[in-house]
Amino acid sequence: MAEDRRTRRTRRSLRDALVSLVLERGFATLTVDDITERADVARATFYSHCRDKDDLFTRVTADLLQELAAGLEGVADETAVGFTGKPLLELFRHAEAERDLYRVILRGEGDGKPLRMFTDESVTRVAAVFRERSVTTGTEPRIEPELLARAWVGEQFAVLRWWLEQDPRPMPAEELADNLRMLAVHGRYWASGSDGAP
Amino acid sequence: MAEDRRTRRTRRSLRDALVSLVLERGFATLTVDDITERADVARATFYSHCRDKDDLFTRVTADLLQELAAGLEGVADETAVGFTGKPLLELFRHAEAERDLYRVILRGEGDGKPLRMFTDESVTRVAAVFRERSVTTGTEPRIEPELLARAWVGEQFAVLRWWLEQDPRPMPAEELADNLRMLAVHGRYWASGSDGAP
DNA sequence: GAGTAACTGAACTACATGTTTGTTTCCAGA
DNA sequence: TCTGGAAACAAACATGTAGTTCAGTTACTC
Repeated sequence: MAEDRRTRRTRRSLRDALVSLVLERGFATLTVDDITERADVARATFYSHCRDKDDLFTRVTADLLQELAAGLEGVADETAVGFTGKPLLELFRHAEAERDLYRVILRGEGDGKPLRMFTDESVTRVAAVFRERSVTTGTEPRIEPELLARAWVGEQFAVLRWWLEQDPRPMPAEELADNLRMLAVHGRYWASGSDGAP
Repeated sequence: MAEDRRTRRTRRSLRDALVSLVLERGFATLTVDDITERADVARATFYSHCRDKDDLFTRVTADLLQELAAGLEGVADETAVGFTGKPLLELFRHAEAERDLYRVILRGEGDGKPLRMFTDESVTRVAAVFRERSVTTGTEPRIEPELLARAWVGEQFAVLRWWLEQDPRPMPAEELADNLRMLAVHGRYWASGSDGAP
């Protein structure tokens, strides 16, 4: 017993309507009528699928993040310094494939809960990597892992947002991931072109 | 003719009510009545000061950012790699002094416009520093300045948000700024405790 | 092809918004 | 200290959106 075709159609319509409308006019000013009209769905139908606007957004987002998590399964991080290698590239590729929805999420639309969940999960994962690393190498981290994780994830997301918002894509996903990797290894002085320390 | 004492009082009340309520319950669910009740101000008075909730938030934020800009005047950045030295410390000190309002802004409350303005201004400033630097040293940046600026500002803001949300303050502003400076110079491998490259 | 589940349209309540008005209170400048 | 004017007030009003309900129609699954 597969899911009813009608419900699939309706959910897709609502999803697409929400995403396109948010990109056009922002989440806050949208009315449920706006969404149902764009989706060509009756008002009552909307409420049979979700409690309200936020709920719709949450569901749509949850689906996407689950998809990402699935894509991340089995992609080992060979760099061992917090999500720098293949997983990062996988994230960028996924984001490119689902560009509009990622833009909506990364803008912190809605009440910002989806974005917070996204970042917080990432921070948790990355912080764990940092801690584990300091155990296996037997060296003390020179900066608190929690702080380090926040910095790194903040950097990733800011760059990802920027990359997705540009219109001709400034560079392919591979190059973007590579830039971030280099930055992580060598620091910003190196990246900005100087030869020595400040 | 200084500003009427009554308007000062009213504006302060509205400001404080907004900030405390947003911290308690988030911006989206707040009603104008909630704000005016907490501020102990008549509904009509609210509308004689601002068009709506968002407008109030915008004004409050604009005041704060202007204050910050004033504080940044005359504080030269001796590191020349994008807002890493004294200006960063100045930002952290100001944020600590106005903790609650900063938390509200950095959470991206409202329509997120204040936060966007804040970050975009910072990015512009920092990108300019990177470009200028590559001119004076005569070396080519190894990573696009725009990307570098996004990464750096994203890192700053993520860390600042984290720092302000912790309850016993994890470290003084000086130490935080110092950590970020070191991270910028040496990169994340160094910071996480390893001795060599990956 | 039949039974069931999803969609529809319309009506209705509840509530927040933003505006208006006439009145009262309080400030600033003389 | 007085006074004109500005600000705050309470209350009522029109408007529009949020959710809910239900009887009737459509279309999917088995």
